[in-house]
Amino acid sequence: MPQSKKAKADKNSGRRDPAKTRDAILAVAGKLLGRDGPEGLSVSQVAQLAGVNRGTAYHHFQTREQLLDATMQWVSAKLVNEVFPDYDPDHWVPKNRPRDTNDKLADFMAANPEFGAAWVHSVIINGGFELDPFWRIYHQQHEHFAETDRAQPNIDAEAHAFQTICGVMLMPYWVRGRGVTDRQRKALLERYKKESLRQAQHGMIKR
Amino acid sequence: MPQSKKAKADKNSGRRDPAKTRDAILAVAGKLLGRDGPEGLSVSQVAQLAGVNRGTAYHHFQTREQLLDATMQWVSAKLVNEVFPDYDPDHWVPKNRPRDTNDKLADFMAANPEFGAAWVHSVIINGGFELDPFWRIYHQQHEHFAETDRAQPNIDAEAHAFQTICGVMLMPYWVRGRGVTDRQRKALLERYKKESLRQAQHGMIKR
DNA sequence: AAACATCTCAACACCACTGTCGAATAATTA
DNA sequence: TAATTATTCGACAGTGGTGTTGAGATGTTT
Repeated sequence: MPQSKKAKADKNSGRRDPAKTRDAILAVAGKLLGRDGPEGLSVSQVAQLAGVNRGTAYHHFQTREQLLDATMQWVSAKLVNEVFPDYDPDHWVPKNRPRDTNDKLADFMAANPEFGAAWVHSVIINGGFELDPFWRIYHQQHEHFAETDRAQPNIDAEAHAFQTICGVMLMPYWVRGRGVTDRQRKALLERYKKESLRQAQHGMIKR
Repeated sequence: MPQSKKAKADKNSGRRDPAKTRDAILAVAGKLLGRDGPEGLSVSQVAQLAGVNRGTAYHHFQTREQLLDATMQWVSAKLVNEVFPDYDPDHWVPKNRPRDTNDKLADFMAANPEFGAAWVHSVIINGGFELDPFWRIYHQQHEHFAETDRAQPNIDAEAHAFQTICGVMLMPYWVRGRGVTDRQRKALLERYKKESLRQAQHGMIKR
């Protein structure tokens, strides 16, 4: 029976699962934001691709600008959940090393290429990235590692974290441009991860 | 007298220096492309900011789409001219090491932040970056270095070049977000270059 | 069944941009 | 001076997005 829809709406306020609708809208908006850039995001198109009435979209987000803001936050939050699932703002010490984080991040980005572009555009280019939650955690983790005795001396963790994150976020486009089959793409992803590791271990220049 | 306008129009076809007009339009288009993304580029806005009539813009580029294409090519060509001024497609062997190139590129990007974003969006995200002239040269140079005896063994030059280029292209936004005065920004730029070098020399992990 | 919230749909005025046109203007070369 | 060409200007119809409104449909909770 179609009524058996998991009594999940404990305090989910709404009746028809508005949170899910909102999420569907934001997911599409994230993709489009990555593909077309911020000025290319239209409420109409988002609603259409999300399989939702335009009115519904305006029901959840008063204006295009608000949808844009919400989308940026959503993307960042999504990244945090995926890559740092155990993050707690109060007392958190990174368990993993940066390279494990980067592997995790790389896998996620490979599966959701547009999110990387969306993040780059909204967070980095649009400005205010130093306030972005995901960046803060990512940066913090690198800073933490740099103080470890496993780390080389004199690392500029912030500059390095920035360089790394840019590469990982855009890596799927390198993969996409170089490989056509799934097999090839998977291999390229592995190449990228491997080279990141090699680079961390040995650098580029022979000594 | 205002007539003394350098008889530069040798075979410059036009009368009022159309090439200059075209260039002015493309320069503005490049900035806007970086700021707003490809879908946000409007002929009207470009013409307005370029101090040129909209009709003139349509005189040089038949359609918005063509302006977009031309802008991408223009940005890439500009990068080649700035960073590899001595490049010759037929017989070219990179004189400088990648790190010198990166310093040069970093300086240029710091002076023209939007071009980096424009390049990322048009070349990387929009696709077909493996055909882009600037990327080809940049990649080639890294590949060449990797075969040198100064280089570490087992370098994946392509993956590494991609990671590096992404970082440099977006670096100005890190600088902008972290420093307000010119002095601070200059310092941040130097930090970035320095960390890139340190990383190339020693990697991240102590051995 | 009734109350309620979510979502749908159609219509509206408004605006910005797109392409296109023809005629006018200004600069430059021959 | 005359021919040539880049540039300007105003007008046009067309398109597609915005934000708003109101009425109605749909589903869930009590």
